[in-house]
Amino acid sequence: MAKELTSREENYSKWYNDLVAKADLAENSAVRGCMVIKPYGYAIWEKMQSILDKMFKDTGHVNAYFPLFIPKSFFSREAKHVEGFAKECAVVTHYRLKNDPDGKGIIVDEDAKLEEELIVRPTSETIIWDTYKRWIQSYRDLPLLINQWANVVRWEMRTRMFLRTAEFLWQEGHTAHATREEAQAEALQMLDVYCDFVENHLAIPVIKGDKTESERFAGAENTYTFEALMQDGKALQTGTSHFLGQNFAKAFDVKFTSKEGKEEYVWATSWGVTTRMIGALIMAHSDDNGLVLPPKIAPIHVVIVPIYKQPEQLEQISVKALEIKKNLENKGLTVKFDNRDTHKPGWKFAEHELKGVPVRLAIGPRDLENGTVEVARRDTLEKQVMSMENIGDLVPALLDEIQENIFSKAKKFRQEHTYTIDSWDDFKKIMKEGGFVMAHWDGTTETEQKIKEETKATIRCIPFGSTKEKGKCIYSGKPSEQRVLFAVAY
RNA sequence: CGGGAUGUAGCGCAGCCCGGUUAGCGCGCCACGUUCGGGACGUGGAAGUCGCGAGUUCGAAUCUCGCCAUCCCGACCA
Repeated sequence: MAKELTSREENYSKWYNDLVAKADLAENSAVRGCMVIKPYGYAIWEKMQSILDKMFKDTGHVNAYFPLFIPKSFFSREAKHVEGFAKECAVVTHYRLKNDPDGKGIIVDEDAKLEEELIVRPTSETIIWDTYKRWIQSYRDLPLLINQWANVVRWEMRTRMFLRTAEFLWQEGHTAHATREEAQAEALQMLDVYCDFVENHLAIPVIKGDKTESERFAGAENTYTFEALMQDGKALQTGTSHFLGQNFAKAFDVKFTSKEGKEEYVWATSWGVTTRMIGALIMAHSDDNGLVLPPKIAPIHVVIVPIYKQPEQLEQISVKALEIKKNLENKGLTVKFDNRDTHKPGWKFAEHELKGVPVRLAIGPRDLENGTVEVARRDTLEKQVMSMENIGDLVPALLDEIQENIFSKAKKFRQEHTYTIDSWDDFKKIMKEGGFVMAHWDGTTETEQKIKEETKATIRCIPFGSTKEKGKCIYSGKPSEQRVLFAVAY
């Protein structure tokens, strides 16, 4: 059957690709490395956007929009920033096409060369800080708390749907503050906002921490990250928040006059999450039957499938189904009554399972007689017959339970695949199998690099709040103050 | 960007090595009928610039060269 998925065990990577295609989330486009996000996939992104957007606004941020194009000269202002992004920038050099005089087709008009080439934004720090320079003069203009929802382009060599594409959608927050402490607090606050969202809505447990120097954002003084473990044992960096210090303020000469009348550079943060979270969502929860979506992010909470032979039966069932639909909708749920007569019930069951709809209600003639509904939950695939009477209360409670169950399942998986390791042989062995490893590290980039070369594992983060514990570096044997989180990452 | 593989109907593939009539198969699609509580069945039908461009040849899906795309493995990354 065309709709069947490759199993995770057989080929995890193929399972992922199949799932993205068959759950109708996205497909490859005519442009290398760029994907078409299909309506169902985009609906998930819209859910993410609306929840996060509210969280941003609740913490005092406002939305704005900055240009897609960045003058090339802006880019070189912050040395580390250019260095980090230069290798993956798309560049606009001309602004006009013309008919090819030698024949058919169209060519770039060489007369229409841009005086200054434009970079398609890989991130917006430079154009934003060039703008902030004009917006900020006094401590009264601070803090400046702005977010933008946008697309960015990073010319990646190898791409994978949602996880790494040449163009992706994201939000990027860019804030300016009067003091180091305030900017630090902002970066940490937004990290917490993200983790709240990812754990409580996406039901993915994460580990928060600092990035090591080599994994730090280009131009940041410190990068905070949160890392999730996927079902194949690989880590996925789900989002980052950066304390930028005064690097961009200095590069773009953004100063303010303090209360004391002193001129000072502004302190900055930036933070972002991307459509990659959809990839995380897929790989954290889904199974060999398809997508498993936590109710809080599912575009459709409940699907009602009628089971009937004659059109008259459908009519009778529809009355009940629409009643239930309205009832549940009044409780804030999104309900789809799948009354298409072009597909059989079994087909619909499989289809909605593939798409991860958390709860399915089936209503047939038998149910009409008994006043019941068959309720099936996507996370466990369990079915039970419930009374039609209190379905309006049972379904919301069931959705809560599903949300809870998906999270605890992911948490249990992570627990079972997190290891505290002290021997290099064990370390290598675990890295082949996959999982999180807590191990000692001597704190040097050289060791980090060597470990990566030998095992492909990287330091995902230096976890917050982990107890200081003296030990010996897993690789070099040199003294270490605390354990850090290692994993092979996406 | 390096190494490997693949590209034939919407999808999955056979045919290619050894060139030769109307290029097949499964699924899907359309019509009609029987079905409908876990991806139905029958009958009939539509659908292909054989990835693109050159070349060799009387003749190219098949041979040669170039390009493009996708997948897997490496280096890079949200």
